Amino acid sequence: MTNTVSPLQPFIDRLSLRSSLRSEEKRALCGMKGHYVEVPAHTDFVRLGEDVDHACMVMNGIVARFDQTRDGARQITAIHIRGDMADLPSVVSPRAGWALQALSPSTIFRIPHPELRRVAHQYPAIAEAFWRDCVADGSLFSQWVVNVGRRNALVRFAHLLCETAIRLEYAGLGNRLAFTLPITQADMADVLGLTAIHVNRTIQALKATGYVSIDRATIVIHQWEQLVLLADFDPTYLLIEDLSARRASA
Amino acid sequence: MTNTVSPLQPFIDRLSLRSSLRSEEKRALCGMKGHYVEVPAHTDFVRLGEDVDHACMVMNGIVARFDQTRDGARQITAIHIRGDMADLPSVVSPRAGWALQALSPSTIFRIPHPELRRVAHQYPAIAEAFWRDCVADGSLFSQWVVNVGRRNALVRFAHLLCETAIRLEYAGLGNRLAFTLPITQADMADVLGLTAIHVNRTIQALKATGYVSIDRATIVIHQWEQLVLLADFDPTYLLIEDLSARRASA
DNA sequence: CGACTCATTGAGCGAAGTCAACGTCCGTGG
DNA sequence: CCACGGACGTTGACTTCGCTCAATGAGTCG
Repeated sequence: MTNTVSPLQPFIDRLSLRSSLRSEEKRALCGMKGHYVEVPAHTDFVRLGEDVDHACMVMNGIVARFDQTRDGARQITAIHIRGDMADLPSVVSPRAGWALQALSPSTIFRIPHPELRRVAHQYPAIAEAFWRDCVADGSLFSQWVVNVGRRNALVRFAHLLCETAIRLEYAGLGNRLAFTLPITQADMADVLGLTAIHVNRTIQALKATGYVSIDRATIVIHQWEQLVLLADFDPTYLLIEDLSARRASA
Repeated sequence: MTNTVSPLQPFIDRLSLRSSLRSEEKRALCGMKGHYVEVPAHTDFVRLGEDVDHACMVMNGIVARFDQTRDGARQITAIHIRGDMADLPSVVSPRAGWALQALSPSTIFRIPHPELRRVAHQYPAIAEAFWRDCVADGSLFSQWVVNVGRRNALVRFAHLLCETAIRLEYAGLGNRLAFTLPITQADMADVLGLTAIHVNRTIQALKATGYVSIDRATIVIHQWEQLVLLADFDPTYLLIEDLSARRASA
């Protein structure tokens, strides 16, 4: 084993946004064994109702957690990016109440539950960090209920952009003002609870404000403050220490 | 102190739906100190952005977790009933990203975080049960995103009824076929992401199916199977062991 | 009896959906 | 090298679900 960066490093960085871990604990996390899986775009790799015995860390690519109605309509309930342990909740609830699909070609690092349980049992601070990350998941869901329930298409899309910008920045994938989001408009529709056609029109409307340029997967935000205002975006719900601190001192 | 039932009993029963606790652990939970607070209907008792140092168990009444948009629209993201620790997540994330309001006159049992942390640290099984309950919270949110994003008013309302019926039954508050839900149509609108007027019309439409009778707060379900079908309701997401087991053996 | 909250109804409107077609890009294979 | 096909994006015409505004019941409490 070389002393280069562990595959788990992005995950540890993610946890560290919300929890303080000592280096001993980080080493324990790094010590977890797992293996890589390559997933092509638009391929499910966890199916609804399955009993899973491992958790999936997103190494690269964009992954969606989704659910479906009986008539086939799909709703994406979470977007996962580098460093996210997409189904960390499965450690305490192994029956998948969700499905996972790669929205862009993705690399997954799969970690058996026993490995995760082992480090959690050995280090209470790790167990708490896992717990806290699941709480953060819930916080994002909850905010998404507000978006879908009470904000119109334009504001909802703007909110998605703000959230994604911040999360990508914290994941070390570009700047909040310029990033790539390689997903189709149909996928965005399933995130936003809209149709693909309306997403298309909403994107045009947002571009018309001049706050943002969107060309294929490339997104450039020209007026961040304005976009935040339009989106009614308050990053507190992301439960990132930095952001809370900034807000508290404001 | 008498040897009668502890105020915490409903909470322990709730945890026991999803986690196995030994009697020693249950005793430890019972030993947590807290105090009662009476909250009148339509009164906030936790405000958005507040730093809380205690968690609120619902003893009686109906409690809503909600969030608001800048223009004042309210979205209820969770309904809490007897036995729910409405803000258990606050134990690991004390800055409230939500507000809590009693929808009907309610009795809250407030437990200081240090008490909860003490038992969680002392008994890893309790920490895991707390974690699992937060995961269940997330699972309900996630399902609610699907409802609001992809189901129309009638189906969405039917889904709410099914979920509520099951949860009230498991909380020991009546039968899934006959229960009371003392909340106004305006509150339901904020749950469903609709207007109160449309809720009213949706209730009439649902009554017209004959599956359900609704009179003020009194709800009687005449055709459960039909309602479940209409609602596209699969209780797996509630993460109640019983229900999962039943489904698995089906 | 008012005053208040909550439920109900009607008429008109608008945001988002549906259906259908066409454009554009890109990989593949004849 | 170009023809074809498939995936994705764009546009227009029309429909519909749910919202807005406004008014009217119905129940309750001081």
